[in-house]
Amino acid sequence: MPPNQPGPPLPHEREYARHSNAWPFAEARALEKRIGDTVPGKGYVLFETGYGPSGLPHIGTFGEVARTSMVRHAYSVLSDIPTRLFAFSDDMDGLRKAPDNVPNKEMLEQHLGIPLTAIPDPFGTHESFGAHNNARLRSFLDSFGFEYEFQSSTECYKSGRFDQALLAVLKHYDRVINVILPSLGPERRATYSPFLPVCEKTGRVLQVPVIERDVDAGTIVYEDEDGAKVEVPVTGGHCKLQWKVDWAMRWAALGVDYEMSGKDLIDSVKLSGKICRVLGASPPVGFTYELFLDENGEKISKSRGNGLAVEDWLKYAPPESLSLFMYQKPKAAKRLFFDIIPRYVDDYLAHLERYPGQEESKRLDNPAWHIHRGYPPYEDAHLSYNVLLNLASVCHSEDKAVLWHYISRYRPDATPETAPILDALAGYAVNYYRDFIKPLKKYRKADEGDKKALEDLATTLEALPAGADAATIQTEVYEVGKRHDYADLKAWFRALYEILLGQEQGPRMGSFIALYGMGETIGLIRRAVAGEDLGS
RNA sequence: GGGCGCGUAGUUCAGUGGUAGAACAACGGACUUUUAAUCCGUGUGUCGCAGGUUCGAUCCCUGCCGCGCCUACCA
Repeated sequence: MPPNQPGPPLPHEREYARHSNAWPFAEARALEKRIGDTVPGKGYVLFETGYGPSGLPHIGTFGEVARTSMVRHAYSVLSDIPTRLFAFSDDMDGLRKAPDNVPNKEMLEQHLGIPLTAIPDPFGTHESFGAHNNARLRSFLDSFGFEYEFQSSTECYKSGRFDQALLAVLKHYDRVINVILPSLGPERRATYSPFLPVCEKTGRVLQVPVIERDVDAGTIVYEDEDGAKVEVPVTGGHCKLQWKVDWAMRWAALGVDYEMSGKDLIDSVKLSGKICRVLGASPPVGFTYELFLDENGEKISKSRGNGLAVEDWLKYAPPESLSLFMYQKPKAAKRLFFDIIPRYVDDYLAHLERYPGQEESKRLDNPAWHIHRGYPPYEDAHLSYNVLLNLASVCHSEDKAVLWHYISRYRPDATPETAPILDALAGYAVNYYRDFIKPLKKYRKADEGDKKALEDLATTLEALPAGADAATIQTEVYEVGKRHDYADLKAWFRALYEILLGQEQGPRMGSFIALYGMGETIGLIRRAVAGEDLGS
């Protein structure tokens, strides 16, 4: 989240942080135990998040960075040792299959197996496909104001930054593969190599057997796809490492101290941890978060498209509400679908509202503290999001200003200037109305009886003095209804809602007309009388 | 086979080692010459089951039952 205006300082933060039950503090304390009191040799404590750039950033990417940032901030309360966060992109991975949601799929399919950073950008805007997706990742993360440092796998390999660790893998080759082999089936076991040479002829990342290795020279000999024996250095980007070894080597080379990952990677974390130790380093403190489920409790899969996109959430709710979702119970498999959004918005508002009145020790357990990096804004939201959603659907308007007329009735003390959060929520509510309520509206055509009554209503309204109040209008609407042929007044009002607003229920007509505008209402009525389709 | 999570009010879910909470739904009432909204009020829930630790467990530990997910080829 973007930085807020600082609230009052919390003088005893560190003391309370030692005892807070909030999970980011529990994590930070585990990390503190690993680090101790002395600054690590590299000069900082390193957090890492991973990103596979064959796809675009998604809600899980957001979750991992948001949660890691929360732990990082919690740690910074406990310790004065500087921290850094690497957003690491596995952009040297060979392309496994062309994604469906990108152009030039045919072109991509000709580059299967080639590192993402060596494939032309199908969008034509960057120097490679990997670079394009890396840029998308960065602008995605930047849009939330995350503090991080981008790191490219390709760069690390090619620049020699990984060389020492790569040579260590070569040196401990047997011990490394002995960690991996027991986890493999017999067929794969026969051909497995932690080194995946990048073929000089085809550019592809090869999965081929390694025949010889020369620790002193730092090279391996492999059998190429055409049967030729080729010797290459393991350093300098000539070889990439197979996934689990890659992760371990990276931990060792960069000195990663903390990295979280999804439940699906539990076994990988274990194996990579062992390999990391073989390489002489200790694996980072880890945290396993649960995967998200869809509305029906089924797993979210990109191919089925049953997930919820970040953009969908942000269209209807502030980013802080999504942060709250990520904060709450990271170890529980939560259902992630559209209907939960309003509740998270209102929960977020409740936490925000509760914050200023809380004792300092309790404030560190308040999600708002973690979402806002220790400085939640002091602001009264005045109204819940659910009330605003109701208001938006009832007042029949895509105009935030009209919504504000209604809001002023409830909270005369609030204006868009003094209540920016409320103002933003009104905007989200309007989006919600436009996308979910409005399409469901079904306008009934006025029949002859309706038309007579409606025309009567229009003339009656015209006769009213300018600035007539809601009660006066309400009385007139009521009187018009009595003059016409409706079973009861309930039927008259329902007719108004169905014909004018496209819904079975609606606001009190007097208030509605006063706020919607006398002229506008008369116009609306005349259009209905003329038989126009108000739904268009 | 290995691993993880969940099981709290009709529903969706919070929650904490010390009388159990919210939202929605439901019900009752107020107000409004309609409805909705709004306002007030209403919950005796075996906190999955059984043990254990504790002065005290919904919360910690163990076992069990139910549901679900991940993983075993690739990253």
